[in-house]
Amino acid sequence: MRYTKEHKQQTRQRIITTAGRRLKRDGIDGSGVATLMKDAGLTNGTFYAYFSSKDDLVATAVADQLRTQHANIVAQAAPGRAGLEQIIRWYFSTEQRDTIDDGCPNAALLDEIARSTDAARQAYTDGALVLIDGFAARLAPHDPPSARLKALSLLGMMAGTLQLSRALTDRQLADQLLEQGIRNALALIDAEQHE
Amino acid sequence: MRYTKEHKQQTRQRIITTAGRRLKRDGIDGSGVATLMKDAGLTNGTFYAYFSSKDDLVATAVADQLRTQHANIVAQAAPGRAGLEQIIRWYFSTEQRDTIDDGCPNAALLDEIARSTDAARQAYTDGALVLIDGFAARLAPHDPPSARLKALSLLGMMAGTLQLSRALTDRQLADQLLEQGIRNALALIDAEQHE
DNA sequence: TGTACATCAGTGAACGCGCGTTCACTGATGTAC
DNA sequence: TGTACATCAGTGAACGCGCGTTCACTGATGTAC
Repeated sequence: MRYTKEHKQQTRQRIITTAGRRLKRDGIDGSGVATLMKDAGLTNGTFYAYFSSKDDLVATAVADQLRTQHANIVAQAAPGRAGLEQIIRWYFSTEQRDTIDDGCPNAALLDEIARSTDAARQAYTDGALVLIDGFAARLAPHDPPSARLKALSLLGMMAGTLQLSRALTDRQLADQLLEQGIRNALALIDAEQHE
Repeated sequence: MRYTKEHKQQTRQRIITTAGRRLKRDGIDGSGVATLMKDAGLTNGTFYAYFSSKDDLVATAVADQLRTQHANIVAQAAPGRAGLEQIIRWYFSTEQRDTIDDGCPNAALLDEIARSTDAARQAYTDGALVLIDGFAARLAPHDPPSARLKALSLLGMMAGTLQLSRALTDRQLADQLLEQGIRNALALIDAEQHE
């Protein structure tokens, strides 16, 4: 059962998954190839049998993180407004804020992605669009495309608020900000569209 | 006029200012000490005559960036709602988005600050609180403290939306997001408080 | 006023270390006969 | 079925380079007499 296609595929997926966690925890520039491979139980030498460069892994891991978030959080949520509220309450929970490596890749990596190569930004864009389609389908079940922009702005607002809550040293204020985030997000999804 | 207190103070300030720009452009982990000093027209060797460590400069530069943003943008804005609208329209302009080294330090550095040392996070927290006091004074002129949380959430929302607009590879969508950001921010400041 | 000396901002080379990447090699597994 | 060979996932040392930090030194400026 060694060196079959499935085995190599599994190893590749393991690298991508553990890299996603490490990148969120230590940042892109803060995570070295040797560490990323060690996290997957391998040595640095075999890295290039799986990816053509660190950039390649970063782009792949970002795409994987967003796909996973869509599958585990967004697609699992109830349809309609109820599902959005579920997502928002999970997002602004102290648990999500305090477990960065299990948490939202947008909040963990967004400013570094903005500085990244085109490949990483493209992978991010594609993944984010899938996420917000899930939002839009719940914002406007009968006409999802009409709610895409609002969904996109909701994602930006959620990520920035979470980052800010993580950056503040005043824990109490950081917690209150999460509660305010819930209020603002709910107000946004309940607001009339008038573009 | 050389080696006076004023001269050394000026040089220190020059390092802090150019470092602020470089950190926003290349990130904290992406900016080396030699580069930061070269930006100020000096060599790496004299760095430790000004700062005790790179962390020390980072914390100092973050504080300086926020102080400058407060002085140049927030304090300059008109009082009341009109000033807030000015700030919001500047913030979501394509110019601000596209000139990262002259732009908002929150958007450029927030997720890296969340991963930083306590000193940097504390410097950031102090600076952010000054900024949001400027917001709160315009949100609720007769009772600014009552609007602090709303002001803080506005900052998070603005920073996250700007980061997202910078990360997307679809320029048209990124531009539309800025417009949506203006609408959302104005809706937030005009909303009734009910906490 | 002129000269000798003290001060200190700034230089540039070096420290050990980890970076991304390359490559000769190992050894367990699968295949051929 | 047993043996010889091919495959290839994975190792680990090495490449040149830039990192944060240290330090002996330079040389222009300011001070003392």
